Amino acid sequence: MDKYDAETIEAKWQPVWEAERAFHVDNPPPGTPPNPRKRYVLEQLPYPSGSLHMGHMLVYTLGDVRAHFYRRSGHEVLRPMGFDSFGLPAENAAIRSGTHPRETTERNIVAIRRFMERVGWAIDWDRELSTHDPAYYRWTQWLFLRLYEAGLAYRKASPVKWCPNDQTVLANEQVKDGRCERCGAVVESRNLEQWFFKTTAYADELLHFESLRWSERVVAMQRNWIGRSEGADVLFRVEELDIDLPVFTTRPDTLYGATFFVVAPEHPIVERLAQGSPHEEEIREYVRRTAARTVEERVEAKERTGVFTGRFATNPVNEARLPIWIADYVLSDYGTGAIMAVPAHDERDFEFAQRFDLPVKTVVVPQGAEVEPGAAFVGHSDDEVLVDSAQFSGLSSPEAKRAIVEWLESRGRARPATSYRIRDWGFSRQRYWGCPIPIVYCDDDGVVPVPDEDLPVLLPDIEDYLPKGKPPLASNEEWMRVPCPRCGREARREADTMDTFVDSSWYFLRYCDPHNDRAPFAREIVDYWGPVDFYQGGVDHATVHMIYARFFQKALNDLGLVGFREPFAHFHGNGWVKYAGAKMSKSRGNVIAPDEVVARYGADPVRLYMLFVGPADQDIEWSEEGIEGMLRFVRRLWRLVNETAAASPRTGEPGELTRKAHATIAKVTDDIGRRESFNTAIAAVMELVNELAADTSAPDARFAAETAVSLIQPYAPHVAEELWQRLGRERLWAEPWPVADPAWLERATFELVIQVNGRVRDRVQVSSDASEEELVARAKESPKVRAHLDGKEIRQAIVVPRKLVNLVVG
RNA sequence: GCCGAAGUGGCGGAACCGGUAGACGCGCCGGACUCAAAAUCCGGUGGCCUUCGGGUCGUGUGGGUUCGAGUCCCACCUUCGGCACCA
Repeated sequence: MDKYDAETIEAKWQPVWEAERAFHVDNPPPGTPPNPRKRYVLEQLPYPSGSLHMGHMLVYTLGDVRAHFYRRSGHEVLRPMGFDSFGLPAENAAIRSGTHPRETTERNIVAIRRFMERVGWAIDWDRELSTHDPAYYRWTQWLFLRLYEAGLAYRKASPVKWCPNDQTVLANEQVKDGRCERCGAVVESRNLEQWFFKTTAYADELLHFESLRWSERVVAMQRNWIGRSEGADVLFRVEELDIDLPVFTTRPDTLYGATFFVVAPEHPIVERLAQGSPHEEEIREYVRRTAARTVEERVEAKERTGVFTGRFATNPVNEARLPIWIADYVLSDYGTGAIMAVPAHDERDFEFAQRFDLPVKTVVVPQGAEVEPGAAFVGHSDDEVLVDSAQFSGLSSPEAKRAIVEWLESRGRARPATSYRIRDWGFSRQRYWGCPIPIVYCDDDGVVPVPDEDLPVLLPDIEDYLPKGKPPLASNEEWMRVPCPRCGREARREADTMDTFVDSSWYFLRYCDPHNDRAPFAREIVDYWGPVDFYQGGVDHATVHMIYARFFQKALNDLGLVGFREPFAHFHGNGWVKYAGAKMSKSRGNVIAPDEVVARYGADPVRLYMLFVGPADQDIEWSEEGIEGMLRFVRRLWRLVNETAAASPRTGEPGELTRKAHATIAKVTDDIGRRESFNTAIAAVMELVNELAADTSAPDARFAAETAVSLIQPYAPHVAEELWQRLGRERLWAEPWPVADPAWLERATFELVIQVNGRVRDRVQVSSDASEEELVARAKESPKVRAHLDGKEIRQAIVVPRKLVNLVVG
C-alpha cells in the first residue's frame, strides 16, 4: 500500500474540481422566486498588504466546512472571495518597500490567490473582485453619490483626529487609547473640511439585534460602541447675553444639586462668552492652550483644568445663578457640548469642584440615610430618594427623573432626549491609495457631484504618492483641473480619497452580481442571495467594519436599491491563533507562516488541526505536537481505509460498525449544521475510525470507512476525495451528504445506571423496552446495590427512562 | 467604573434539556516489532486509600435549590475581551 502523500493528492484533485466547476454557482434567471435552500457563506475578505497569516487559515477553513456541508446537503451555496485592496495597510507596505502600491497590491493578490487554491478552499473564483479595480470602485463612487443626494453624505469642518506619522485623518474607530491604531503615534487634533456619512441617522436602529443570530459578545461590543443614553435636554438661561444654553443630562433628578455650569473649549458659544468678559484674556489663553494639547494629554492629565468666564447661567428648576466655566473635561462633540455640573453626584464634577473650590450640594441619598451636606456621593441606585429638591423631595430617583422633566417641559425648559456615543463616520483620507471622491469644487457652482456617466473618477498613477500633510492628489495639477460639470468653467477635484471601510461596506452585495457594468448590482439578484447567511471573521472587526456595513445596508434599503435591512443574518466571530501563549506577531517573532506548514504537513492536516484544537469562537493555540497528531490521524485514516477497501466486501451483513456509522452521521450533521461545533464533529469521526480499526475486514467495515471518509470531507477534502475513489466510488464533492437511518439509532438494550442516593453503584445491560417497574426491579436485584442498601428502607425510586434508576434510602 | 465572555486532569478541550464528569486529541508510562533507534501498532493514564472486590474526594471559592448540580439560584474571587472625562 502506498503512503499518504499530501502533495500528490492535492495536485491530483484541485485541477479536477476546477475543470468540473465544482464550487461554481450560477445566478438565477430573471423571475426566479426566493430559494429557501440558498446559503450565502461569506468570510471577511483579506487585505492584500502582505501574505496570509494563520488567522486566515482558520477563518477560511471555517467557511469552507460550511460551504461543503451545505452544498452536499442540497443547498445552493454562494461562496465568493475577493480582496480589500485599497487603503492604508497596502499603502504603508508599499512605502516601506519603495514600490508603487498598485504594484505590491496586485503582486500580493496573485500570491494570495495561488495560496488559497493551494489550500483547496471551495471558492467560486468567477466572482473574484478587488476593491481597487476601477470596475469595482466605479460603483463605490456611484453609491457615494446616491448617499450624497439623499443627504446621508455631507461635508463639514470639524476637529478631526490626525495621525502625524501617517499624515492623515483617522476615524474614531482607528484611534485606540489616543494613539493611531496602525502605527501607534499619538493622535493630534486638527480642524479640517471633511466628508461624513450620517451613521447617526440610524443610531437607534443599529441597536436592534433581535433578528440577528450573533454571539452575545459581538452584540455587546456594538452596543457599547453605539452607546445609547436616555435623559433630557435642559435649557439654562444666560440673562446677560440673552441666550439659552442646552445641556444633555442622564440625571435630571440631580438638577437641584447643580452648583456650576461647564462649556467645552471648542463650543461655538465660547467666543460670545469671552467677549466683554473681565476674564476675556484668560479665556482666550485657556482655549488656545487646550487646543494645543492632544486628546491623550488631556485625558492623561491628573489635574482638572478650566477657567471662569465671569458669566452666569440660571438653573431652570430653582433660578439659582450658576457660574459658567470652560473646561476641557467636557467634550465638544457629545451631547450639547455643555453640562450642568453636579459635584455631589458626578465624580468628574466633584474633582473639578475640589480643584476650584466650588460648592457641593447633595440632593439624592440612599433611602433612610442621613444627609451629609457637601459630601460627595457618586454611587447611584434606583432606591435612592431626593432631598433638598423643593416639591420633588422624597421622590425616588427614577420617579424624580420623570417628574422633573415633565414639569420643566410644561414650562418649555426641557424635553426628553436620547444621546449616542457613536459619531458620524468621517471618511475623508488625505492619502493616495484609496477610492477618489467623485466631487468637483467650482467657484460659481460650489460643490458639484461628478455625473454618473463620467464615472469612474480614475485614480491617476502618480509617482509621488507619499503623504505629506496635504493629499498627494492635490499636487497633481493635471488631474486636479477639471471643467465644472455644471458651468463648464475650470474647477478643481476633491483630492481626498475614501476610507477603505467604504469599499468593504458593500462588497458582499457586489459578489452577487460581480460583472454588472450598468449598476453596482441588480437588486433582484442581491435579494435572491442576500442577506449573508453565515458571516465569519475576527471579532476585531465587530465594531468598525460591521457597523459601517449595517449602515450602508439600511441606507441602500431606504434608497430602494436592496430589499433587506441587515447584511449579516448570522455572524460567527473567531478568536486569535496564538503561539507560545501569545498572539502571533512579527514583533514577538512567534509567527507561523501558513504556506510553510501547508507545505510541510499538507493542506488537510492543517485544516483539520485549526478546527479540532478547540471551539472556533475562542482563541486557539498553534502547537507542533498538535499538528503532528493530526497528521497521524490522516495517515491512520489512509491506512485503515485502504485496508478496508482490500479486505471488506462490497456489501455485507450490517452490525455494530453500521450502528456506529449511523450514530456518527447524526452527530456530525448536528454538530456542523445546528451546533456549529466543528471540533466535536472531528472527534466523532475519530471515534468511528477507532472502531473501524478494530476490524477492517468486518462485513460492514466498508460502510464504516465510506461514512468516515464522507463525513470528514468538508474538513479534509483532498484526502477524502482520494480515499473515496479508492473505495470504488466517484466524486465525493458531488456526493449527497449522508443521512442517518433512525432505525439504526435505536438500540435493543442499553446500559442502565443504578444510583443509591445519587451515587453510581452499578451499571447493567437492560432491554430498551423494559417498563419502569422492571427497571426498578433490576436495580434492587443488583448485588452491588444491595450492599449499599444495607437493609435500609427504600423511600423513593426515581426512574429516568433509558438512562438510570436512583434509589433513595434513608 | 460600565458591559460581555470564561474558569473542568500534566496540556487543548468534551459533557447539547438537571441524570454515568473527563469524549477526542496531545503528553506521559508499559508492551510488541527492531541488532538498536525512529516510525508504526497494542494497552494504560484525575488525586488519595485499597485486602485489588472496591472505597473516597474531585469541575475557581462559599452558600442554596433538588432524589440527583460542571450545568439552575445567590454572594464572591480570578482571567480575558469591549467601552470609557460620553455628563
